Amino acid sequence: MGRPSKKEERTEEILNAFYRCVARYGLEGSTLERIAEESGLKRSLVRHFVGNRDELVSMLVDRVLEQSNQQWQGFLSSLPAEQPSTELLEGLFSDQHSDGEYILVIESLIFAAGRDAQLQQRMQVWMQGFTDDVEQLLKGEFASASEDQLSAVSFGLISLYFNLDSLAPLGMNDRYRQPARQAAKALLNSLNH
Amino acid sequence: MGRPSKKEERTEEILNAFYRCVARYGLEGSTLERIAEESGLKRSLVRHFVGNRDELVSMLVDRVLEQSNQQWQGFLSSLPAEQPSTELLEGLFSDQHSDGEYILVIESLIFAAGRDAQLQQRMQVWMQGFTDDVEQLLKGEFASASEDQLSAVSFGLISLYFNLDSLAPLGMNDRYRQPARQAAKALLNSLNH
DNA sequence: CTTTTTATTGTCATGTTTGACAATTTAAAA
DNA sequence: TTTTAAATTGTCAAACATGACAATAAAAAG
Repeated sequence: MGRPSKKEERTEEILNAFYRCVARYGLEGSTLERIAEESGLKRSLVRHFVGNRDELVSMLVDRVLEQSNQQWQGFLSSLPAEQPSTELLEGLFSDQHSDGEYILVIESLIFAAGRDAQLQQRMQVWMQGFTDDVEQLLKGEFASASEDQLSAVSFGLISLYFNLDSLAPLGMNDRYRQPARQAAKALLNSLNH
Repeated sequence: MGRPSKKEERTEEILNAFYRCVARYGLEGSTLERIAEESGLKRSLVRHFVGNRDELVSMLVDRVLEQSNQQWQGFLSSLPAEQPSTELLEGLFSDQHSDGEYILVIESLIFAAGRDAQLQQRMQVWMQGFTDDVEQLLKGEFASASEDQLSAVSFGLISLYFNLDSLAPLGMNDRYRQPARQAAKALLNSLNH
């Protein structure tokens, strides 16, 4: 009975549009008008399906963190037991599998965390989990390395990954991808000494 | 004759307030109202002294890039001829001399560069100059290193520096500063092999 | 004290963003 | 065809952001 609901697909479209807007305009710059235009819907429909701005932001954060964890865990479990670091580099620094908007969105959330204690808490957990996972991964492959070395290299890899994508708006990724990858290799190599 | 002009000092105060706002709210989030409040002036005064929003943004960009170049050149020329990289690390990763807002502002400008071709051009030049300088510095100290190694390590150092400050809103800088520094050392050390 | 120059305050019009809700249309079931 | 539930469109008011300008107050010089 009644007209079939499009709530799920519409919500999906809207959140995807929001995601793209955040990558381009940041969280503050992503007005409901822009999100509506980006999704090809009227603003009233955005409100109808996902509620007001606060709820929309909340849904985006949930979604980004959830998808992030899901893909990251999937990626982790796809890594070989022997020398997973080689594949890790491939995953982090190949422009094939990389979603250029992903880190821009994450960085926007981290930036916004400076004004939102609850978001800060969540992003802390997210970041800590990320670095811990990398550290654990490296620990298995480089058993002789110290804890300090492992955290240093983990943070280094993550910094290279984050920074490369953060600089994307400059349009010089072609120039920086190779240095980033090579620096990452050098860091990994330092664990053998 | 006539009342003495406060244009210079007021402009200074306003631009400093704008700077702080951008570090906290980003470029889009820095409304004239907020800047006025942050500087302790009325919005009409902001307009009186620095003009409309576009001019204000333009002045901020000029100022940030100019100050950046000035301080960076000053820092560079303060480095010793022998093993300058040691002091370079100290400058990049000690929380003493570091202005925590600086990289947040720079990153905000880089982000905004994605929607402004002219700004993109300027930030490209700025970034290129920065990496070139680091590369030149390392080239002098590690004469045997290849060009590829030098760009990789330069980009690595810069990534660690940028990322550490970008994560500041998470409030975990105490945790990440040491790993960042140590990763930087490992990168430098890789130039000896 | 008057003039001159500028700071300072206040206000008004315009456009944008958001929240809320009424009115209409559409698609499916009975 | 009627009923029903939901999509879709449209509109209104409140809040906020911006630009422009008038009116007033303050500080220095003559």
